[in-house]
Amino acid sequence: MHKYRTHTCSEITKKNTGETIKLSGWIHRKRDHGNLLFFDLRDHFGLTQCVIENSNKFFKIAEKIKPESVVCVSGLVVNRSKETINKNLFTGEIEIKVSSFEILSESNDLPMPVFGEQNYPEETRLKYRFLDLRRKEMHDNIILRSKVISYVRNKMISEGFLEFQTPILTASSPEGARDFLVPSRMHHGKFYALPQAPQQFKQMVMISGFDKYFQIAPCFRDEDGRADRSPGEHYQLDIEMSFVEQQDVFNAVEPIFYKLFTEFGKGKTVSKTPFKRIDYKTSMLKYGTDKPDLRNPIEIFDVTEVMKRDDCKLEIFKKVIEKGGVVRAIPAPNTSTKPRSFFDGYNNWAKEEGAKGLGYILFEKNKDKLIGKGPLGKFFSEQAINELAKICKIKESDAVFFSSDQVKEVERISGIVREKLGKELNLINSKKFEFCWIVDYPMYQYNEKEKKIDFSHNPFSMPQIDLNDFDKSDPLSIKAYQYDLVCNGHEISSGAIRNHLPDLMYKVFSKVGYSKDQVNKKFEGMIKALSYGAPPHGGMAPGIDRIVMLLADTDNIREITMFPMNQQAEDLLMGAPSRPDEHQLKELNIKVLEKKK
RNA sequence: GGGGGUGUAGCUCAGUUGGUUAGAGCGAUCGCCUGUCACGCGAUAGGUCGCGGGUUCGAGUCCCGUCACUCCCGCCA
Repeated sequence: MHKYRTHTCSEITKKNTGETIKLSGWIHRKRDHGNLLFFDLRDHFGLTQCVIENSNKFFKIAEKIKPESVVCVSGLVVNRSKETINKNLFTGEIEIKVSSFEILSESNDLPMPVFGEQNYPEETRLKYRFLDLRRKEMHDNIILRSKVISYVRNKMISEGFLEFQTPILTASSPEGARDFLVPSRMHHGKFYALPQAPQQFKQMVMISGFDKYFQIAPCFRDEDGRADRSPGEHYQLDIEMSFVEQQDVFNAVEPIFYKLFTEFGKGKTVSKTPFKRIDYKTSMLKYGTDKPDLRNPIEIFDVTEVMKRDDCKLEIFKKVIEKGGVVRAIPAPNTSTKPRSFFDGYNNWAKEEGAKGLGYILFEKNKDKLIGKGPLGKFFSEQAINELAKICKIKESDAVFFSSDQVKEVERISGIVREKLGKELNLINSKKFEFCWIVDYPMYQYNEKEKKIDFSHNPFSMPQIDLNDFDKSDPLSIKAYQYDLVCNGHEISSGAIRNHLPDLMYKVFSKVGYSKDQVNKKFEGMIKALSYGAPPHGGMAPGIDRIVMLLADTDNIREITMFPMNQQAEDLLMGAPSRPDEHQLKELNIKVLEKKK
């Protein structure tokens, strides 16, 4: 007989009745009747109930042993009597009559129980992650993560993609997030950087002639954590393809996502392919964000023209429009009978969010006539009200909120109002995965703070413009072959067709203030690589963690990460980051300055 | 770097307008219990009320500071 087990804790059923078997696992739960003791033995696979009587020489030991100790038991498989069958357990029709009981590893008193579904403090969970991971929900999440990764890997390989590793110790690159630096021992004063993404490497792979590449790639960025963003590191399904246009990338990726979410989405419906494509500008107008939750049926409408009309007497809005602002309407379906406090609540909330305020009109039908009520209703003529209703596809019993300010601010506010309305009015169908592509991102954006033009996304993206027309164009009007994949309001991936033309690259960078020499210096390898025959190429990099979060239906990334750091980017289990020894520092020629108070 | 929330027994939480000895459930320990599966019953132990200062006759409760965790803003090409 095997030293530890003949079976796992989730495979013995009636068909094994009468066999003598051996199991190893953790003591999950004990039910001590004094002269008769039940305990559930747990391993990765499941639970099996074991029973031991006081006549047994191991009874006293079994009675004493603490939960989560690891034991090896052997015994006879016996059928349970009809009344004592546990239908919730796969092994619930049988139990093991213990004949031998060996302690393999004893547990101390637990800082947090494994059994039960109570919530525990984050700090304790992280400090005792190995206990937390034994709990069913966490265990299942991590298994899901593993399955998602291997599913994706198999799909990619079967689609002809090759998996390559790229360096972890690499060079710091300008633009982007803060880098993690690693001091070089051999080169005094020099540092490696951990890759924020294998961006340049994956392009090199294409230039090296490999055609289709993917990698489950660790990415390191020194940013602060959020509920859906681990501080420090995350994983991307990094993809790159040669001789492709945007549509080819979509065609390659869509079926994989459709199948992945159908397979692991717990029965939720998934958008049929091809996924909806929304250009950036439209998305900002209709949804107030570039990651719209399309489960939310509310759409935002521009009503600036209506507000300009002479039969609309709202002077506040007119003034904003004169200063170059806009007015957008956010319909709130079936709310016209809500109490005034509902609308005032939104107004106050919007002010807390930094808005100047939210006006609103309630619509009502009075003898076939649509009339506008609420504080702003009286400022509109009948015609103006009807025009509003037409633009916003309003029906009686609806209301609309108005946001008025400069475009960017209006987009932001209307976007969060739309989101809040969707949630609070229960308009969001949680049984769906709604995918869409956001396309045609602007290449540049204006940085108000530094009063200069910046890249809005990836500087290596291909602009949607000819080299010869570049200088004639307003940079802020130039779009890029740059796209995001969005699901249920989460940005799951961004990607782009890359700029493989050095001359165009110099132009692109010149607009944000890089000279040709600077580009040559900062991107030496890249420019060199593009100068010896580079295939047109593009790809994307879906975030593995966010995908698993969506599939596991959790709203915190730590729930699907095996060993996450806390918000202060500390690993409480391993004690990272830690102070190096003096001799380590000396070897690296590094001196730590004490923090000034 | 900034803003919000939380911090009372190992864990989850209660604790009134400031008022005597800070409670409950789970867990732990001990005892009883042969059919439980969140087993049951009884008892016991367990507290710097995050920490420091202040107001007050009196502070878990009010004020100031500080620390930890968390959520958000900044940051995330």
